[in-house]
Amino acid sequence: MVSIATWNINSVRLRIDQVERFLREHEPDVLCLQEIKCAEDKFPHEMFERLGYANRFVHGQKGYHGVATLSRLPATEFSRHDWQDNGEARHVGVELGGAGQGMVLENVYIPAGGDVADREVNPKFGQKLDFLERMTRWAEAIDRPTLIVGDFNIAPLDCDVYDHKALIKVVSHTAIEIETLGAFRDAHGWVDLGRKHIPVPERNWTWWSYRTFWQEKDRGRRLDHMWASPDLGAQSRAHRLVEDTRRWEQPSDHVPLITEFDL
DNA sequence: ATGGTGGGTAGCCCA
Repeated sequence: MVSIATWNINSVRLRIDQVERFLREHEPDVLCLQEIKCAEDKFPHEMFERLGYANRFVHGQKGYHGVATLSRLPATEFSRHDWQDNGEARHVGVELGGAGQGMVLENVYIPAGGDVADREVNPKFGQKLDFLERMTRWAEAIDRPTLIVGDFNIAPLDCDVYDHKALIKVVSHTAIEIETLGAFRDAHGWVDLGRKHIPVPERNWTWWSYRTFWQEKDRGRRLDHMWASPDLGAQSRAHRLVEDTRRWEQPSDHVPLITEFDL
């Protein structure tokens, strides 16, 4: 059994003790973090080393964005894509189980896309769609079992948000984003593990705003995802959200997802 | 209801 977790941590240095608590309580074999918000030479390696996560792949930058994949299984770096072509650190891919064997694990932080769902008014929205389209071209060529995880910043299904009608014009749940993400899904036949294990229409939020009004009313969205190649998707045995962390002191606004595979 | 909160950073940007 192999367990893999993903978590948008919103500053790995600020919440390093929460990451340690999560690793001790859930013991995933691999953890993919997004929004580490630190340069690579500032990454807090010590805790991960101490807990046995000897293989660490950090794609970071000062201040913003950044991803890291921490593994206690053998792993080698496989790729770093810049799907916006602007130098932002939003992806790292690794091979688990030795070069040319096992699966490829892709850790991605898709851009949030700004506030206005119109690329003419808001360039960041266009960049988000362009990022997805470049990912789609990439996915068309995948020829190995692959798991892509991370903060997609899109809630694709009506039941992935607290109120579909109220959010259809809100970035993360607009028709154009959902359609563009759908093209990415179809390019490889990805299995949405969140919905394989927590079927529609069950509540499956992974993110709640820091703005307390939303939080108090449980106004969540499913922005974080774990999607597997078809064969690999058939090998998942369990999947869960760790909603507890959202109630820890000074939490990330996202919660971790964990999938266990029969491998 | 058209704000709000929370990061990193440096005189705002990003989420």
